[in-house]
Amino acid sequence: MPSNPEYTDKLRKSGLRPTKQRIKICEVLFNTDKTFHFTINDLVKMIENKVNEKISLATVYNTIHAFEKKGYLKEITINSSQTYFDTNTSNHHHFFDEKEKELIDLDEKDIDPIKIKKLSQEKKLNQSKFL
Amino acid sequence: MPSNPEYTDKLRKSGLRPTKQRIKICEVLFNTDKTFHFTINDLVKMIENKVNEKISLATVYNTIHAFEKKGYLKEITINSSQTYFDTNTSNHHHFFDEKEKELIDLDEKDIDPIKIKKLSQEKKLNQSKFL
DNA sequence: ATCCCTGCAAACTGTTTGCAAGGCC
DNA sequence: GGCCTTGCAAACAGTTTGCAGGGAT
Repeated sequence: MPSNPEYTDKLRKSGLRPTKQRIKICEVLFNTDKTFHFTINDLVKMIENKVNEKISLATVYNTIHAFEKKGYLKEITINSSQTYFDTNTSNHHHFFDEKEKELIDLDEKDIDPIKIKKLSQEKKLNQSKFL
Repeated sequence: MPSNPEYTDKLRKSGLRPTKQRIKICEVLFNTDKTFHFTINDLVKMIENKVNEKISLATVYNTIHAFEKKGYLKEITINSSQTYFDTNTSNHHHFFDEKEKELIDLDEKDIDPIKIKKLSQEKKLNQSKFL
């Protein structure tokens, strides 16, 4: 039943059954050379706009979490009532404009390393993951 | 009816009626030389522990927001399902240990300014508030 | 046939709101 | 007395969960 061989393959290879909902979500998220940020709500709207058929909210959540676990998406850590995801899974930073609720990518090379002078050794180890 | 003249005064001066709930919250938050971080939930528990009388959740929220508006508290911006507040209203940074859900203060002087090389002029203006 | 996945509705968490009763000025 | 504040319960938003039916292997 599923179409789009590219995503069918990708899904199967990571142990996820290529259902038509998952393929549809892949098409919305990955059918572009540009990466982008989205909330679950954004995604639901994008799906409704693209195809005239809606996917249950629970399934969208399930799928996004599955994709995140497989490393196809990254959750973005910001202070917001909604959770943001990023199709760019490379190591980079975000600048969150709280007034505009706008998320801006900042390339790793465009920020000098953040130097924290006083932090226990234990915390430093964890911190290295973020820098 | 209200006691504790220090807080009664402080409240009245900022245009807030010194009710016994607000004074109790002041005592829990400000009766110490140390500043600290808390969630609304933490605060409710602290109140229940200190005096054996509980304040309605709605009132706690109201009061905390009133105090924040008056500058007695600062909301802490982190990615967490709960909102954190800080009795330290001075300019400083936080390090959030997501595993331990532990918030650590970082003195302004212990972090080198974060240098962002590529950010539109417009955003830069806003950014200066945070540095 | 088996096991995974979907979709719905209900549940849940943290927070906000409407409103009547009570307290402060 | 008038206005602000409290407290309860209901509402709310985003997210998660339980479970029956449907689809993939």
